[in-house]
Amino acid sequence: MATDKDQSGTSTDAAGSDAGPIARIPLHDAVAGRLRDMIIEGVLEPGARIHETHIGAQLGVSRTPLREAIKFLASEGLIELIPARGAIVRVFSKKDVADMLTVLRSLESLAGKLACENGSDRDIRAIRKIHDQMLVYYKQKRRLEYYKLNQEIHSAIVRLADNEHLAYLHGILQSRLKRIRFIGHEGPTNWASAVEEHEEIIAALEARDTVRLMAILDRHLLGAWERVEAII
Amino acid sequence: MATDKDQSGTSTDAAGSDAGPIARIPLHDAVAGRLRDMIIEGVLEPGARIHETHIGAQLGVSRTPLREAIKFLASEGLIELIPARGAIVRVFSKKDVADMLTVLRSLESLAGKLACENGSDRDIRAIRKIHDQMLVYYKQKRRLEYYKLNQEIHSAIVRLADNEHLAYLHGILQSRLKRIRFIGHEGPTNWASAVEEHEEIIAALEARDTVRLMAILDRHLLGAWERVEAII
DNA sequence: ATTTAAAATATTGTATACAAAATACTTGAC
DNA sequence: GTCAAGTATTTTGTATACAATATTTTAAAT
Repeated sequence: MATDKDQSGTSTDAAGSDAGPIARIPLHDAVAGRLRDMIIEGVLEPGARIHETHIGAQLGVSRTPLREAIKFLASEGLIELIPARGAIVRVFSKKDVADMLTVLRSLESLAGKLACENGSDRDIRAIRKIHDQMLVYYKQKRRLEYYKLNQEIHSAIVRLADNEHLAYLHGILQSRLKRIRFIGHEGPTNWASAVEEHEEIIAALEARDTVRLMAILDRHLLGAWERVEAII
Repeated sequence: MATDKDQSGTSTDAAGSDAGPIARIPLHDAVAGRLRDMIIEGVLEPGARIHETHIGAQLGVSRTPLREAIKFLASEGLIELIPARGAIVRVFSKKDVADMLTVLRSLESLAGKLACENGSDRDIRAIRKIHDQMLVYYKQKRRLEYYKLNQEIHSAIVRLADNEHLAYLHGILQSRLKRIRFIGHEGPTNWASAVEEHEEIIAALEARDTVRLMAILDRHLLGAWERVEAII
């Protein structure tokens, strides 16, 4: 929920003639989004202190909304609050990453199961489409775009599960892992096998083969650990 | 992490001669704890607006730390933020509860598996002890105490899994469900079967029978749904 | 009586100001 | 030169003040 809205930051608010009411983003929300981006992109390194006045000046906001954003991200687990000593960007150990992926495997397996049960054919076709586009980026070796669609597919499967709480927890884990994955997205990753697994994932989903989908997702994320282990 | 510290609120800070440094609780932290309690106990009903000045006066704090606490709980999912219109206590539908329990089943199954693998004999004996005490409360029909130890056992198993991120996500779900369970802890719940299942859970854990433990935990939480479904 | 518009009120959003810590620095002694 | 104590500075913690938005009330017109 909070994790994926991302209505601030990088999104370039294409000022088209949307029907709905114009989005009114509270400052603390916008600031939270920017901080998230800064953490993921490594502008704020793990362990770095977040000076309220400094960062506040940099973003052009006062301390009040900045502090509110910090509390929000602290609850999300991206920032650590040290009483009377401010906030630091959370440091994730190797075990942390392994543990996160362990949980993620379980969560995505569940999501896969529910997606098979609840997903409409239309939604599944949409995922296939994202997958096809991802393949194009893969062949063109456009890593950043590939990386983004890769994540998008996983999120899409979770959305298909039609379980808001599952999506929320998944989002938190993804958010925490994003920094690591961002680092990895340019490394000498074993790209080919990941792509192959994705192909299998889509196929299993289309066939609504619950058991197979769960197995592949599980294996895929086990592979993610191997792909990511080296770079930590 | 944020969910279980609970260093504020009800905890009666027994001023003994502990070795460690004395706890210094920031106001926003204490306020967050109190708000959590108020939500769980129904003092703040689902859908109720949280008037900053009003609640602030009631708790004897200014709006600044109160707002920080609200942002924190919003990220936790207990409170919903409506731009320019304040915060309301989140309302959970029947589907919400069902969805949460679906995820919880998956999470606790995983926890059970990891607990079998990682838990020390000592830790398992400690859980057995909590269980025995819970049985005493059960026989005495002391529902509130029973209810608390019940939760404690589940949390303890999760802790045994030695996976901080699993524990965190589990905590969030528990936190969201607490209100529902709090309502239910005095209802005409099928108490007997829950106790029986708990006995099986402990037995499986002691035998380190991973498969059986996972199965029982899963069934136990399915039962929790049935026990809770009626009261919503 | 009902609806609409306008004014008054209350409430949230944001910034600033003050208080209490923690950190950094200076000075002095050994 | 190193360490310690005390002072100065910085930084966080909390409260208040001001601005912008939403809600309610009031009054007028139909």
